Amino acid sequence: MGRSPCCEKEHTNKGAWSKEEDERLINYIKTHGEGCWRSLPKSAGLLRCGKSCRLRWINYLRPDLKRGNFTEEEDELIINLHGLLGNKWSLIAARLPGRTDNEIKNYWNTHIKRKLLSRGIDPQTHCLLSAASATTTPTDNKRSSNNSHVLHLKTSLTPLMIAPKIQDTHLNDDACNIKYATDSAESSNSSSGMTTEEVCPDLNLELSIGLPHLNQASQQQQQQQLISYQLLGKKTSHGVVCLGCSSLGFQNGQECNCKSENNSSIMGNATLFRYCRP
DNA sequence: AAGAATCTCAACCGCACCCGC
DNA sequence: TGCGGGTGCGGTTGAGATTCT
Repeated sequence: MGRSPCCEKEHTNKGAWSKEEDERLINYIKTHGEGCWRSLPKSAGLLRCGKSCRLRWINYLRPDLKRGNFTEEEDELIINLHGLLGNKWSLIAARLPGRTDNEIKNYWNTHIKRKLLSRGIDPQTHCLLSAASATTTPTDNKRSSNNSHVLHLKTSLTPLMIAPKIQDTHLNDDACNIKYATDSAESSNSSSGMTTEEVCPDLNLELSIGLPHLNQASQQQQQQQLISYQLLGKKTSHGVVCLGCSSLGFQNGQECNCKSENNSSIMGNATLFRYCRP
């Protein structure tokens, strides 16, 4: 038994939205606000699925959308954030005011992938293509119930290679500074003899994401997003600290028993960090 | 000028998560 | 605790636009 469909397929329009439909949707949301998408089409007199209305509003009709070409700064920010977050388009979009996840996803697939390839960088692993292609398989970005909150920092590098690690995360009122660093001590253990820098040379991944100039409400929203998805996990000389419960000293392959989803863990030599969703 | 090939991006689909009951 | 409804996310599709031959 499958779940019931989100709407009656027979009596809903599909495909491109007409001007009249757009106006109806805009007027309705202006009057009643966002929310309750399932009942919205009926209330607004639209022969559309609620999901379709939501998508149309979020991706196209919202008044705060920037639209237009991406700037070079936005390009670089997307690349850096993708290196940290993987295909988490909504998280990336949250750090680019006026841009939608769909827009960024499309832009990534049509422009940035090519841009990185032309630089000789694998768009999935953010490593040099020569090194990555010799040792990696395509990263599986399909969502799974087991690791849906795991950052795809794990890359597909063999266990002998060291993936970039977030050694420290720091958030304050002004900025979200995420430092990327490599662990040269561990990489020296690699029997391949390759240093981290050889596998993943300086990709300029040190990231400083400043909050853009926003009105107070937007700033507050942005700040909440940053806090909601604060990256956790801290490596010390004693191992990895679980930032869910502050337990210390985890070894390879171990996970904290607190099951708080706030812990970090190690897989192979790549550290996986989990989101904190307070 | 016209047909083919390629690109772009709005929209759809299915799945997973969250939350109330 | 399990179930089901509502919502959000990420992958994919396909129509229209653009470029190439």
